[in-house]
Amino acid sequence: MTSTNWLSHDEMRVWRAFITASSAMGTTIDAALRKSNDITLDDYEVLVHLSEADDSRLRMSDLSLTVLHSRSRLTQRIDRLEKRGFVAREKCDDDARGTWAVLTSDGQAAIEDAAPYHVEHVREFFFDRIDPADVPTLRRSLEAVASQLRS
Amino acid sequence: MTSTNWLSHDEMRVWRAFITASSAMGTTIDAALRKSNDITLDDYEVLVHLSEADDSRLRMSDLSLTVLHSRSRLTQRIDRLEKRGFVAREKCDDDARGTWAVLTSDGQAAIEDAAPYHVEHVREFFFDRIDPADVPTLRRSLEAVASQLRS
DNA sequence: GGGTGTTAGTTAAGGTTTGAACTACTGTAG
DNA sequence: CTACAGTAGTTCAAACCTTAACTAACACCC
Repeated sequence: MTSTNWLSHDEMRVWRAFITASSAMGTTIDAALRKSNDITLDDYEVLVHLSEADDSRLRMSDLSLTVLHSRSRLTQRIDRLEKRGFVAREKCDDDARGTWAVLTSDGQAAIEDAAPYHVEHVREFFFDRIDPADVPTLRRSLEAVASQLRS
Repeated sequence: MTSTNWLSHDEMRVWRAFITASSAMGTTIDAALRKSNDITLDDYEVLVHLSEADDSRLRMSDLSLTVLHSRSRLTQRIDRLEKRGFVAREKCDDDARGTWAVLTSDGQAAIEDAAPYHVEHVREFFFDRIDPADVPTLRRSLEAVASQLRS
């Protein structure tokens, strides 16, 4: 490494705010969702992606990519969701290694119950705090950053 | 709850990008820092805040607020950093309940080693992906969101 | 001085995540 | 058809986080 291109004062503030906002928003929204619907934010994300998929099902590995969970983390999350009856596992016909994670009707109900509360929380803690005029810029930046995912 | 004020398409995209960016950025920067300097991003944050404090020391409870760790989480993190010799604990003179977390010279060295690499990572994965013209807007939004912390 | 409520920090138990190792299957090349 | 590298998913141990309970000290009021 040659000489470092240090962050400017403004960049530093942005970066720190991003770190803080990520952490605070995660815990705040998660706590609110637990309280209102006894569900984790991670659980909610999994259920949402399943509900939006064709036939309410996704392969474990595809799901792990979309929710950014490691394979083993997803295995264990689905274990818990299966135990609660929100998701079921089914073997793949065309690939004997594969497993479908399938949303059950209870899971569908859980997510429909949770959605209005979750949206309330997201408004309260996120959108109500920012200028609507900034939303397009925010979208552009965040999507650019989000588009590089982990391995 | 009455009728729900659902998110617009654009709001939905922002929110999802925020969730994804938070998670991806955290794991990416953390992995890079582990690899280059064998230190966690959380460790780094702790060391930075200590290094910027008067006399390189902070009370446990103040530190727990600034890094957004629960009290017990911080206790355990400081345990690990103490074991590695980066931080030392000292009793408070004026409040017998209190403990200072003090940055050691090894800790100072660790953070000085890590800083250039960390800045590189932050540039590579964050600032290089966004338009510099968007930085002020981003700062405003993120700071507004970050300013509401958890209990 | 003696209660009473609060704050600082740790401990212990249980739950979650990580990372490596493992089983089983697929697909391709010879 | 067989070998072999790669993929899908799970399992296990270690690391980490959360929650509640706990000790000790402060602070205030009487």
